[in-house]
Amino acid sequence: MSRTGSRTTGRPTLAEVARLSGVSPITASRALRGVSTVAPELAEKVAAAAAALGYVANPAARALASARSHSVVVLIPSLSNQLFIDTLEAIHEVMRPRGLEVLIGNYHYDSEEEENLIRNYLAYQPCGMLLTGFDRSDAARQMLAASGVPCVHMMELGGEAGALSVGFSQQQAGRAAAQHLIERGRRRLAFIAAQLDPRVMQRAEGFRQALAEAGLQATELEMLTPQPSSIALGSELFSQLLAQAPDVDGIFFCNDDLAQGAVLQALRQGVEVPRQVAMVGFNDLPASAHMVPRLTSIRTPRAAVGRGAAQALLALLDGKRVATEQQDLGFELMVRESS
Amino acid sequence: MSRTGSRTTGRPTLAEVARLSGVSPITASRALRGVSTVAPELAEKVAAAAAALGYVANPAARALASARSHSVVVLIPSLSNQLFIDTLEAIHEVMRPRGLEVLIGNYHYDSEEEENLIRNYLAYQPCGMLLTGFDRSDAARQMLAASGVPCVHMMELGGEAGALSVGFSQQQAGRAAAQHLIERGRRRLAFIAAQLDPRVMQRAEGFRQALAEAGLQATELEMLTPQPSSIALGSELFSQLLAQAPDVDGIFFCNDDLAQGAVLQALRQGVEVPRQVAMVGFNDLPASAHMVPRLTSIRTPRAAVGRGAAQALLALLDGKRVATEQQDLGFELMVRESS
DNA sequence: CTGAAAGCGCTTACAG
DNA sequence: CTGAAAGCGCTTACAG
Repeated sequence: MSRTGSRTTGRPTLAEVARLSGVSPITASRALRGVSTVAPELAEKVAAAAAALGYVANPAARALASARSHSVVVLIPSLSNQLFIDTLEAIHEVMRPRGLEVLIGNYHYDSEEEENLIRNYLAYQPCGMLLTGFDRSDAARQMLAASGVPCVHMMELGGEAGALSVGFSQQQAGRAAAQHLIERGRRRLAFIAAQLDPRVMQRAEGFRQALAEAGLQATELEMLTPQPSSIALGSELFSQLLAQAPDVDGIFFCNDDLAQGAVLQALRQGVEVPRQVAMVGFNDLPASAHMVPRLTSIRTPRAAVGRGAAQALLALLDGKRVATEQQDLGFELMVRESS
Repeated sequence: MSRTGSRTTGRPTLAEVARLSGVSPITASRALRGVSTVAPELAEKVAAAAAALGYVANPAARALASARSHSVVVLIPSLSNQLFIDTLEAIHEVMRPRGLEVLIGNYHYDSEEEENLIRNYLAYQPCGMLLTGFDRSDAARQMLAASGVPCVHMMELGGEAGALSVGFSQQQAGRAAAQHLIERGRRRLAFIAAQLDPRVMQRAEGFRQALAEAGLQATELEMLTPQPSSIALGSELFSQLLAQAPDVDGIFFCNDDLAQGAVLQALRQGVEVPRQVAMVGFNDLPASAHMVPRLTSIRTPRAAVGRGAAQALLALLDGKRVATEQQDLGFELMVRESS
């Protein structure tokens, strides 16, 4: 029963498939991969033999021989934000049917960890990489460039010339949130944010612009903390804000979990939402529409971003030129009861 | 710039490391892996050369030569339940520092999909597999057995003789929820469940047992649906239950998202929780402690399960005999305001 | 403790 | 459209 020391896997090999179908291994390989033109009758025989043997190609051998794996690496900053789970699922849905393996790297919003992940994953000779945003260390950037592995950036738009991105304008989204609150007649507007990753800061920028354009004090009521975003933190920050600025009448949260915590805390403290203070969240996570009151939020196209980025990468692998460098998928303000 | 057709990766190889450090490739390989006894001075030279070149071993070549990869496959039924995210994170935390890659397979609670994932992942020659529960197709079971890949089962206890598992008694947990409601003086008890995977049904069994032992009607107020669990569904099922059985005074939910939906719906309908109806959830997801009222829930050791399963697998790979076949990590009833 | 030889299971590049 | 040869970058098994 011990498998130590064995050199073979015991699994059927391409050579066996070839033997059983009466062709050479190369022809079997071509038939199985569907490349070149193999005579239809031979291709059928090979397929039948492979099926009969239960043959599944050895990815390691394949990667070694071709200097290219069938793996796609996806780098995300967090798994605890439902946002990225939805993106990941969409990526899988596109990649799996194409026989591509998805390697997930979570760098926990840590630039050094991202760099290490890139270094290690590059050794896997991935056929492509899906990255979150554009903000990474110079070393990471250089490794990626030197590797020649095709990359698509997710969530943000922009980046260096030639960089492919699928996402939406984070800044416009922050702007839209502020404009909505202003249209609702709110004047003492606060921004509550955690994590403070580059995308959060872009939203902050949009929020500030809208306030400035409306002639409002732009940064007085900002509560920014690098702590991870959570419901608990949202409750806490809301209480603090209210104690410091009892006249606040509108709040934009950089993520829905913060807004959910705040709306629940308001309920607990007897603060009427939206009468006394209106609230707008971000991402429109599943729970938000069920809060009391139901949360207004900006719905982000996270599944579409995953799908779009995966498809753009596939197009790249197929040698197609990607028409649009920056694919803007937009966002949608979901107005509900909290504003 | 075109990478098509290239056979080499352009990355430094073991041969280059060996040349630079003045030893043979085999010695370099051994030094880098830390196996056998390599003279300390040679090992140092090799390490220095590898660092200087930025050498990272080619996993494909390694897997091909040893008939064993450094990948561990984790199969989970869902990514949309925060439960499994926590487990996954804990697994990563144990495996990554050991240089093991974690391949995640989500089978969406679909037995056939799980079987396909197993078939494909076995081709990667994983050094181990982490599986969720024991319920899978005969074909899947046979493939796993034939492969000889060491497996550890997560979340449930039990399974065939010799099967390793790390989890807790789902049945006891269901029992504990019922007993708590009974102790609180509740007599018209309902069970609301979705998904209906094997673990949910084990909780149902424990719940029924406790009711029967207390001389209560055990299954009259059950609402079971195979739909995926969600907050929206919880709201809906709660409304339905209340319409059908206005005298219900206690509810156990098979997952916290259902309970969260119910508690929010109760708030909306003006149903007093727990005065009119007490509620107990399951898993103690992050939002539960912040609901209004704060939800009583059964906290499950999901991170500890991931950690324990990963460590058990590592012990197995190191050739250690795992002492306990079934590692029971227990659960904890978190009593809050809703019961 | 160290190494020369062989081989893992594929695909590339070159012929025909 | 098909194939014989070589090789990808490692590790195993066997010597010494």
